[in-house]
Amino acid sequence: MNEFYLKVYEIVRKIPKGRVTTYGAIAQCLGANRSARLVGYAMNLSHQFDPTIPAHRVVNKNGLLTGKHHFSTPTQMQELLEAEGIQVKNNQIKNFEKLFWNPCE
DNA sequence: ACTTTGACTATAA
DNA sequence: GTTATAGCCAAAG
Repeated sequence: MNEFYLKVYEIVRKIPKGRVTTYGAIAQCLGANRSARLVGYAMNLSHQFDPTIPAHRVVNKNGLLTGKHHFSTPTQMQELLEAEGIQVKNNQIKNFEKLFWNPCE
């Protein structure tokens, strides 16, 4: 287990309800600005040992739910977001810039 | 050990 | 707005 993954999980768990962040923001917070893919990959690995991570609050830079196919059902991610008050349209989070949460704060 | 793939991002056309 | 390309790093085949 690398420190990188642990930090990723720690940050994701810190994401407030009703807020979202991006892979790139997390990577940048960890000092690995060019390793956004690793964040997504860490999420993919996360479910096999720590499923409690709210991965639905992590989206790509455009606010798109790129990882929805990795959930139990392709619609679960959107449903979880909507359950927290986040509006999703066409796989994209509405008002994404305002809902965005900076993990470094 | 080598190749492919991927929950990404930035840039260019 | 889209598509293409390249850079990035780690896991899986």
